[in-house]
Amino acid sequence: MGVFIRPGNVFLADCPARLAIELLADKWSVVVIYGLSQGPRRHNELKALIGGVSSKVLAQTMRRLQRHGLVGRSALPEQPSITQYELTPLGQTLVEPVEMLSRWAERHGSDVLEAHGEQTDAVAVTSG
Amino acid sequence: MGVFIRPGNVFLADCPARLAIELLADKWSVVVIYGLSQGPRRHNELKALIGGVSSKVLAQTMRRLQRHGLVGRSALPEQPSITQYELTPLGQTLVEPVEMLSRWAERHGSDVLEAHGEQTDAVAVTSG
DNA sequence: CAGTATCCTCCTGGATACTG
DNA sequence: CAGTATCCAGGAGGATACTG
Repeated sequence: MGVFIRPGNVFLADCPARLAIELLADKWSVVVIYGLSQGPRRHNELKALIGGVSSKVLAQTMRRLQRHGLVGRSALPEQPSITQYELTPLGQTLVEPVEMLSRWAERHGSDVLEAHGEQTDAVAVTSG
Repeated sequence: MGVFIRPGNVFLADCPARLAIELLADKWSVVVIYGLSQGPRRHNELKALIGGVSSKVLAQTMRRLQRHGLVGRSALPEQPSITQYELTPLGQTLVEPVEMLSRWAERHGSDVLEAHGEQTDAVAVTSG
């Protein structure tokens, strides 16, 4: 039996679906979720895995994802401290879409780069 | 036979795959591509379809996607003018990932909203 | 190790008005 | 119809230094 509940769609402003898309529309969220798809990771593991991200921005990103229920965070009150991030069940539902996106990027990234600046309009000429 | 060419991966800074992800990391790109997945659309058709987008920002988004080879643009020199946008073959390769993301958002968007602000760390207590 | 604090810059994106 | 011009605010995100 298929589920046909549609709590809005991405074309409607301010509906949950649209807000969910906007949650992922930043530089790091997709990559972070992809990085967590294999299992829990610590802060510095993620930082080492994800090239170019700073400690500050990574922590920011993690907190946003945590606030929206995609990522869980557990901290051991050790010294030095140990933190673990992992996908929540809700976050797990994103693994498949995010993996598809990432695989697309790895296959077609170079095409996108090469296309840069080469585009021209197809101007149709009026006949007669 | 599978293709195993990997022009970088999304974890590497400044590699094409990462840049491709960043190309989509804005408020409108995913929704626009989803909106074009059924076929060509005119400027005002897209504007009507996509709630909340302004003419300016839509045009901006279309130009960026065009520059990177995901969207083609054809203009008839009519008065009033007629413009058509459609996915390029490269853009078509994004339809499946983008549809997955959108369907995820429509299914789980409300969960993401409800989760907002309810998150707490799972603080493990040291035993002994 | 896992962050914060601070500062700063760029860019996205919204509002409004105008054009061929 | 399909934009552009202009102005503007906010926030993402980078650099650096510091902390428990």
